[in-house]
Amino acid sequence: MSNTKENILEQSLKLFNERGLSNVSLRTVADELNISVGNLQYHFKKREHIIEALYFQLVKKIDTSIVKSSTLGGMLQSFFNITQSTLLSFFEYRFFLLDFTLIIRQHEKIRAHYKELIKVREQQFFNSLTLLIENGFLREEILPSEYKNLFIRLQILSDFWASSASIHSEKISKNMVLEYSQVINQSIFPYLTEKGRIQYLKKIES
Amino acid sequence: MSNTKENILEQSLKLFNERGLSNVSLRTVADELNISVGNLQYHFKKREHIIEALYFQLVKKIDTSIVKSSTLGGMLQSFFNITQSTLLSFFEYRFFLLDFTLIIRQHEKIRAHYKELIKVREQQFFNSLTLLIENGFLREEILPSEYKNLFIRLQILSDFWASSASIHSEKISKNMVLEYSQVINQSIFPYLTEKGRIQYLKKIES
DNA sequence: CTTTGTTTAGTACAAATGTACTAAAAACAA
DNA sequence: TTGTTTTTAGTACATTTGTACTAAACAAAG
Repeated sequence: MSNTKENILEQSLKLFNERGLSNVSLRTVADELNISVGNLQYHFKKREHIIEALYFQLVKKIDTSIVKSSTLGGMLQSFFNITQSTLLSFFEYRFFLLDFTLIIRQHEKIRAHYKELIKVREQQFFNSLTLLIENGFLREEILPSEYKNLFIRLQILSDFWASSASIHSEKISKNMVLEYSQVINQSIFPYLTEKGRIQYLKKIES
Repeated sequence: MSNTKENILEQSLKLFNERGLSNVSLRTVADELNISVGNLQYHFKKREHIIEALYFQLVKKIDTSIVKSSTLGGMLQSFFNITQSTLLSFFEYRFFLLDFTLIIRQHEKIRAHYKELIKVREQQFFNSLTLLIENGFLREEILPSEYKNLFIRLQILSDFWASSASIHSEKISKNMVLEYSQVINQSIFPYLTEKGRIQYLKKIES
């Protein structure tokens, strides 16, 4: 990949994060890089292409960070690690979160990919859950669809915590990411067995 | 309020909900109503004013519906009624939910009002919670900030369930609103005592 | 050196949008 | 009726934005 192309992506990401997607035009990016719009357009014929390229960067990043964090610590720990590292990745590309619905609406490619992604995540989630139940960390379902609903909630929380945070404060700091992953992860706590709770208190809340 | 003014608000709401805020210009609204843009501008000098007017309609609607639904049924029931009726009100003004962050970012007035609103809600939430605990429906906190975090999650879920839903399916139906209020309300379930659970199973999940 | 392909700058254009402004029409009051 | 205010239509404008197009500069290969 040429240097200019990399620079464009890097600068776009920075500006998108800082000012929001709709406040950054191609001219803004070009100006900031001291290159012409024509040049920028040579590398990305359409504005969409920049956004899509960034999306797939993000996906890649999340994938590798999940693999890493799921091997560290115990069964319960790795479950929480995944949430946290996902949130951290999203944080680096936070403009996606802040204009999530807009992007999904306008970018066919991203929408299609994201839908598939959720399916995979759901599968992974239920695999982990089954494992946790089998090992006595998590209680069985009491209500029908109880864990399915939990997954839906976790999904919403992962996708929109940043939007919510941005309402309360102008900028999102890295520290807030950690706070929110705590908040989200705590969704699991009341479903834990005694054994699970002990584990939780020992490792997570510290 | 003049008839034209009402019509503008009504038609704007309809179009915003159907096509999304950014796909509806003043001309769109005027055309659809068979009036001139000049006329529309006589009633609303700025585009913002339409959106703000709709926002305060919504707030009013939520307020009255909360009062109504909180008197029906028992203590636990009324708690869930509030969630459901809030979601239903939001559903009628769903364009807000779909472009929530954008609107909050751009509309100083709305942002300020919304921040205050959240504070009031939090107060109400904790009042209800205390009541539920005192009456033995809800267990005490085990973790520090456990219920504060629960509130944060509920807040995010209420504000962004529609955004999430819109990713999965093009249109949001009224039936989906009821499904999602179920999903959201179920957040409370694992915190209930035995007494609370019995009550929950008797009345809510049916 | 010449040729060929890549990269860059510059210009121009079409479309959309919010909004300001003017004047006509309608409604209303005296 | 006459005068005044409210309501409506029409036009025009400034701005922004994505993008198409052309040609120059540059790099690399033969």
